[in-house]
Amino acid sequence: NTTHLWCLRALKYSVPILQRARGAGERWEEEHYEDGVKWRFLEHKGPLFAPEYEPLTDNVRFHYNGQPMKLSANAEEVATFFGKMLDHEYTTNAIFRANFFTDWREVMTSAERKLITNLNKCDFQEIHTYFTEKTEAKRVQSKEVKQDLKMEQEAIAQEYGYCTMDGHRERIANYKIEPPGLFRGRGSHPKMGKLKNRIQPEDVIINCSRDSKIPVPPTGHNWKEVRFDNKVTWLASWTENVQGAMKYIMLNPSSKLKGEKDWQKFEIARRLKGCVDDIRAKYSADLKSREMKSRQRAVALYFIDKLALRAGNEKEEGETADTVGCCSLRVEHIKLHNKLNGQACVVEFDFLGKDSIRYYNKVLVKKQVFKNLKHFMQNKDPSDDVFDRLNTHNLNKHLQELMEGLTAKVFRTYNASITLQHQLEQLTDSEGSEAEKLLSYNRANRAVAVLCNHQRTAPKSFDQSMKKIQAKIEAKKEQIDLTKSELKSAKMYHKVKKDKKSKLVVEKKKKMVQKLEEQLTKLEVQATDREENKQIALGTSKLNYLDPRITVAWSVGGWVRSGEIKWRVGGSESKGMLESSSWEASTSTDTMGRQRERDALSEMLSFGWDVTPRLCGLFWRQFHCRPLPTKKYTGVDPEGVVVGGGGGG
DNA sequence: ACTGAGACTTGGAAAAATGTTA
DNA sequence: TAACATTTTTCCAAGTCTCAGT
Repeated sequence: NTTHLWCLRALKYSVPILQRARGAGERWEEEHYEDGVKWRFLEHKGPLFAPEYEPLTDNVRFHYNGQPMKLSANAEEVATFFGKMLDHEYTTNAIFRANFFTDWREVMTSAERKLITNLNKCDFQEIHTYFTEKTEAKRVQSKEVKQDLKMEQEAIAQEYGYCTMDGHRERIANYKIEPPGLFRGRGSHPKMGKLKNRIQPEDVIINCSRDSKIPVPPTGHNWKEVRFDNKVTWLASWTENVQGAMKYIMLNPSSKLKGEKDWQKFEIARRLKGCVDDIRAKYSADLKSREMKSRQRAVALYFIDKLALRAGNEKEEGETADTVGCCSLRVEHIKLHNKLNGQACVVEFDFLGKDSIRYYNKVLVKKQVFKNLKHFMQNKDPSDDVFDRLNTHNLNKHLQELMEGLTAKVFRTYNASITLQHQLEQLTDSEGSEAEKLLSYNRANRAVAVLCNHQRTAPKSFDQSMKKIQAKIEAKKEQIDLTKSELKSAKMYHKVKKDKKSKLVVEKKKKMVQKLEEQLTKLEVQATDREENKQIALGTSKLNYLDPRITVAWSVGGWVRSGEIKWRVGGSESKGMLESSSWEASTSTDTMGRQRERDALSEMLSFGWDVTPRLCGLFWRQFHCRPLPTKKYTGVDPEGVVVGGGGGG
């Protein structure tokens, strides 16, 4: 495929959508609920529970101390959780093993518990092999069987995967209750390997409206509770046993509810654009405040704004992996360099952030920030908080006073989106080829991902795939050389012959060289893109931080229509195009801006961009209308919400 | 003012789907 | 068409932030 411009995926059947989007009567305005009310009517079927455990047949044996042994159903089920994971690194981790073993022994019969006292003497190999083979058998099933299975899944999704909210049929994001298994915490999580219990209907709270068809619990069971709370958005909830956290069943991003919330988020970020200069001036002044609390807050804000750090709530010690954000930074996470590589006032950060992703950065900071930090860190132990007078609560309270709706994370959203816009302006060459433009977009996206520290582990076949594309490039070069020499001899031949036929050959070869050279640049650009993206994850920023309207504005600004990616040329070929439709310039009340955005989206759709759930969300936010179904996607509901294909794990 | 439960967004890994190649 | 590569989607953990209760 050609592009992963996230909200611009190509699809062939979208013209009706365009027409509908343009049809004035197709939009509907809806009343806005007051004061925390999220809906008026909510009806659903309740969650789908995990399939019951199927005991192993006698030929699949667990061994203890070399001896085969039949386990009780409960113990066996938990053993399979571990056995399935045998080739995962988790199963070699001491904490994982210890937690697993403790919890496993708890579900054993007393006889089993008495016998099985050492995990090292447990042999799960047959269990592992059994499940590997099962997966393989599934993989090689005939097309027909696979198709049938898919249809079955689809039927279930139709029944459980949708709800009715205020007259709209909405897709549910996670209608399946999480199956039992072993908890996989990230980083060095003290609870990794613990048993995640099977959730029963008796654990589940149902939320719906009083006048709806109340979901019926599975036969022989009851719900924990049925409530009618329209101040929350969830349909069902339960408490998970490992961390004691709540889990929720909620709507898909394509829903009105989620889409509008998402839109609001970007509106708040755009409001910040309007006052960020004042806020920066304020915290810059506060760097010299007499009050310690204000000074710490100012430095923290400086980092949150400049480095897009997360707020950093306090965490319960020993319950989770040891990670920090801005407010929870400790002395050991920061090194101060009076001078580093000829630069004065450099702060070196090294800490584990969300998901235990390492944040490492050397940053040139304002003198006053540096001075303050030195002061904050004086006479403290490495494990002491840098900002001992500060927490996310009072930080956000302060921000709330500066701008309504402002919290620490808004800075991340704002800085991410404005960075995308500025990078697009800087990097895009309107004369460039389609592939080059795509590279520009990805580079702009990459700049955001770097800012937000969105990293991934390089795909395991990365080097190989890199080599492959290099080989392709070499092959293409050779082909070009060959064609060029062919062209040369064709020219010579034509010089002698001077007839029409030989001239035609020359022209043909010329064209071929040109075509090959285009292909070569495309490959080279692709290789660059891939290399630069080795350890960068673009998904999160695309999905959560980049206002889609920026991409729309950029794409409509004048790009090339060719091949499968179709960009618009013309209208405005001048460089000013981005300014006129820029993110910061347009506001929700700006009808011209709104109209332009609408046109842009229509434009996208008329070119055949794919309608993904998120794009449906965009539609809701922007136009209060729904795209029509497309053929590519299965499971289309009566309102025409596109629900997306299968997939996932 | 403080606290923790609750609700909702954000995050990378892994699985499934899809595309490409031998 | 099988095997491999890449893209898309699911999964569920881990954050942020609010709000109710004290």
